[in-house]
Amino acid sequence: MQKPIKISDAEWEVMEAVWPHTSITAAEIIAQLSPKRSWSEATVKTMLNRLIKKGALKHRSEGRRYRYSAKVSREQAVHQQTDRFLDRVYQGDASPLLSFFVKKQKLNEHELDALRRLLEEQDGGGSNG
Amino acid sequence: MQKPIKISDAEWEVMEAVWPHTSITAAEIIAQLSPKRSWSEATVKTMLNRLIKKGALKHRSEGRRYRYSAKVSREQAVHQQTDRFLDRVYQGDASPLLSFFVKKQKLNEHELDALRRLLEEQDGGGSNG
DNA sequence: TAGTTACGATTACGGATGTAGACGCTAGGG
DNA sequence: CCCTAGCGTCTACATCCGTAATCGTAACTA
Repeated sequence: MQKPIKISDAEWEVMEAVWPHTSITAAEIIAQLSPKRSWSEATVKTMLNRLIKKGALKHRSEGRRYRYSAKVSREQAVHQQTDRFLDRVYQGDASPLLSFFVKKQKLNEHELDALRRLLEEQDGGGSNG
Repeated sequence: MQKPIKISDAEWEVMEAVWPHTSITAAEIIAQLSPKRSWSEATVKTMLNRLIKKGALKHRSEGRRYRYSAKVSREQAVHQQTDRFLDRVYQGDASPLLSFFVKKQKLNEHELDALRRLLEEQDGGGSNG
């Protein structure tokens, strides 16, 4: 796996607008973002360019405009961000984070249940370390 | 709770050197960090100043030097960072993150066990939403 | 007491980020 | 055929971030 792409906060929001679509134009992205963020069109375009440069997006010409599409999947990006976060805050050790969530009641009954199920599946499954 | 302090990656490492101590001098911090990071003394001092300015650290004069101490606890800081991260990447929903960890075998047997125990304690505990 | 040293403060500087205006071109409307 | 709306590009600019050299000064030392 090559070097992870660093997607900034604002850029991430743009990515979130792109990911649900196979491909999308700048105008559509701008429209999609406008309810949430009062960014000028230029701002969004700047971020699109930066994301292209970073390799997070690619684009294909369609007439005189572009259709943008994600080059890294949301899965991949989330993975990278999560790793980065873990290293940074938890020294790569996830368990304190989990404890934190559970203790702080960040999870409702349903989520706790899902987690228990996952843990059962893991039972005797893969080990690592 | 007031506006969360944004602690950068490098700054976080400095905080990690401070947190274990009630108070600590710049020289001691530098010494503590030197094995991990080959930062110049000036670099560390810059970050100390920035952390002061951000309100993450405070200092008290001791002769002609300072003793630094954390103004926000590690707990608080981790909490803030975690919330920020969750909002950003997981729209505030912790459960996909947990699933992610468990699925990706981010946890070793010991950690899984700790987590199971935590979940048992929570059993029938609080619900939230 | 004069030099050296240990400290904090100031200044620097390139790259990243958030935010956006201005510029140039082209396809479409009249 | 000309004007304009729409689109991508370039430029801008204040901050933040990572990294560090320098400066001024007080304290310790020979």
